[in-house]
Formats: sequence, structure tokens, C-alpha cells
Amino acid sequence: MIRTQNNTTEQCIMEAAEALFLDKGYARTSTIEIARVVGCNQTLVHYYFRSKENLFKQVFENKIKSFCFSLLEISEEDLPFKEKLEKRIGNHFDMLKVNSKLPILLFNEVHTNQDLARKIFADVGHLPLSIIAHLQLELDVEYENGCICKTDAAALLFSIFSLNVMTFIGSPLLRLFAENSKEKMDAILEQRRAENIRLIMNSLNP
Amino acid sequence: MIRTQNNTTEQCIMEAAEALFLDKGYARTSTIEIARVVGCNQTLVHYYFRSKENLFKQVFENKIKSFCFSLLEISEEDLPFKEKLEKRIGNHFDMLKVNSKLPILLFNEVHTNQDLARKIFADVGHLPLSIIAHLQLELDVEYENGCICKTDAAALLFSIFSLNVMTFIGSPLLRLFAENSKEKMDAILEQRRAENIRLIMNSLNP
DNA sequence: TTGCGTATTAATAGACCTATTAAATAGTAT
DNA sequence: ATACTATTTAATAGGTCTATTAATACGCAA
Repeated sequence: MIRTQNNTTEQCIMEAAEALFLDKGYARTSTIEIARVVGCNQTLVHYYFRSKENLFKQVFENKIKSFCFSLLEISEEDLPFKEKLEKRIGNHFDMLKVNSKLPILLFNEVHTNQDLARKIFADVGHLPLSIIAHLQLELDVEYENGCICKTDAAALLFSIFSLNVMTFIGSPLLRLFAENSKEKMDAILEQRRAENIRLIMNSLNP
Repeated sequence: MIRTQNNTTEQCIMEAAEALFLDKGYARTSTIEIARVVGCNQTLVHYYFRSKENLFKQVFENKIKSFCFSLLEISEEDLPFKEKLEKRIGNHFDMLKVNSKLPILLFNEVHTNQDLARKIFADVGHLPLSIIAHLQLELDVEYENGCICKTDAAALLFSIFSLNVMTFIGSPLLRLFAENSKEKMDAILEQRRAENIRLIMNSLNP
């Protein structure tokens, strides 16, 4: 058995599985291939994780949580509302940048594999409506003070989510403009980050 | 053989294939299942289309073209720039609404099945940069006239694309708010349509 | 060393999938 | 009817996949 790290076999399997699932999706990734990457027998994948589905759930459980809630987390800092929001949008973008292949994977499973999706998101639980309500309160205060226009919290969050997530789901399109240069691609992503923030902040103007 | 329409078998296969591909993705759809839906022998799928890949390409060839270029088509009407743009965003949204499952299917294939993606998009050809350049000219004129802020055409198109497409890729999220009511879901989509237009038009303000 | 639990392997059952082949049937023109 | 073509079917080769089973190697405590 050849291991890439000095990790346990179990960890190696999870790492290989994560990379392959992100690259090729759930359906196109086989336990045999995961084992091949790790350099172990395919039986071990089932020995440690019992089933492919279970492996998937264990690998992405935490990532899914942070993916779902990263936009909703309340920042601790006591900054003016608009600065806090700008930071929040940027943080969300940055989180996506280090998990750039996660959105398409998750949304594809949700759309095409309802069964798996239900099992996965059962653990994640329901949307924390209280947090959205909290943001709504903040927005209402800003509105009363004439700082922003009347704004629906859920709609605002979905707009932020759309712009940020689509940057990475649509990355093949952006790559057409990057001409295979990693530097150009990074520059384009930076532009998108700034543009997404600008678009949202602009939309709040009274 | 049971046919749902008085179409030819070939058409029935294409229709069933389209529905199944959109529902379950390429990898999870089998030619056997397509045949089962049509009510014919699985061999017929290969008789008419030679391979699953070929069937996929034939089924989606036209839809892919319109998906790629719908945002780029130049409207014939001679309206003021801003009205033309508003219409364009709305038209793009409406096109997506009647093909709501197409975006996740296509982006998933592009991300997870480079091979198929290359074959598909070879036919679609390259981005018509000339059209983007044409939009840039219009934007520059508007800017000179002080009607809008300095705006990059490609960035603007990507923002519109992001907001509109993500409405449908992210529809499972929106559904959480619709509480299984078709009417509520339609209302939410209408809100998103208006909100996407508002966001983009707002972003152009000088 | 023996014994025992853990880790690993080979072998394989049982499904399902794509694609091909050869044969049967339906349809149509002569 | 006959012959020819188009359509449809059954059978199956050949592949891959998930998961299980039984056997082997390893590590370590007694």
C-alpha cells in the first residue's frame, strides 16, 4: 500500500474520495477508483465506510454545513452595518474560493439525486430563519435611518449567494477570458469579488 | 410498443431522453430506462442514435446554443439603451424559466465530464466576442453621455447571467420559502426576476 | 511464542450498463 | 405474392460497479 501522507488509511481514503467526488461528481466516482488513488484494495473503502453513500456523507458533512451557513453567520465585530455587510460578502466569496468545486457538486446532487440529498441535508437541518429575521431587523433599522432602501433580508441573501456562487459554477466561462493563464484567472476572480460587493452595496442605495 | 404521442419512435426517444437527462443527469440516465419510458426495446435507442453520447448531443444541441447565446442576441428594437437592457435581462430570465433544469445539467457536465463537454461545445463554437465588443460600444456611449457609470461589458453580462441562472440552479433553496405551493413559488420567481433587473440597472447608476 | 484484534487482500456474487449481432416482423413497391 | 427496406426484438458479449465473504498478514499484549 502506498500512502501519499503519513496519515491513516482511513484519512487517505477520505482525502482521495473528496478530491474525486469534487472532480467527477458522485455518480462518476467509483470506490474502485478511490482505492486506486490511495493505493489500497477496494474492499478497504467499504471496510471503513460501509458504503459509497456513507463515505460521501462523512467526507462532506462539515463542508456542507459551512457552505450552507457561511453567509448567515453573524459577525462578532461591532462595525457599522454597511461595513459589516461588505465584509460578510467578501468572506463568503473567499470561503467559496477555497471550496470552488463544492457548489456544483452539491447543487447537482440536490437536483439529480433527491434521495442522497435528503439524507445529506437531514443532518444540516432547516434554514435558521431566526438569523434571517435578525438581519431583517438590522435592515429595517438602516431603512428607518434613511441609510438604505427598503430591503427584504432573504432576497438580499439570495442575491449575494447567487453572485458569489455563480462565479465558481460559471468558472469555465470566466476561463475563456483568462486564456489559460493562472494569473489572469486570479485577476478575474478578484474583479468578480469586488464587483459582487459593489453590486450588492449599490442595490441598497435609498 | 406504447407511444405517448403520435410521434415517430425516434421523436419519442428524444423526448424521453430529454426529460430523463434533465431530471437525473447524464451519468444516472441509462438507455434502458429511456427505452422503458418510451415503451420500446433498448436496442432502438442505439438503432436511431448509435450511442448514448450521440443521443445527448442531438437532444441538447439546439438548447445549448440558445442557452449560450440568449444573453448575447442583439435586440432588433430601437429603444433607449436602458430599456433595451431591461428587456434583455427579462427575456433571458424567461428563457431560463422554460428551461429551468438545463443550467445545472450543462454546468455539471462541463465540470465533471470534460470529454463530453468538449464534444458538445465544439459545435457551439467560441464566444462571439464581436457581440460583447458591440455592447461595450453602446456602454461607452452611454457613459460619455453621463447616463451610466463606466462599465465593462463582459463583467456586466456575467453579472446578469449569474443572477438569472442562479435563480434556477438555486431553486431548491427558494422552494424552502415556497412551502410546496406552486403559486408561492411562482410569486418568488417573479420577485427574483424583478430583483435581478433592479440590481443590474442600479449597478449602472453613475 | 501464542493468541487476539485490527488491517488488508483475493475472490466473487449479483446488478446493471452500453453496444452489437442476428433474427423476426411490418411496410411498401413491383 | 415477392422482394426489398425499415423497424423492432431477443440474446448476449463484455464491461463496470457495489458490496460481501472468507482467508491472510500484522501488531502487540500476555
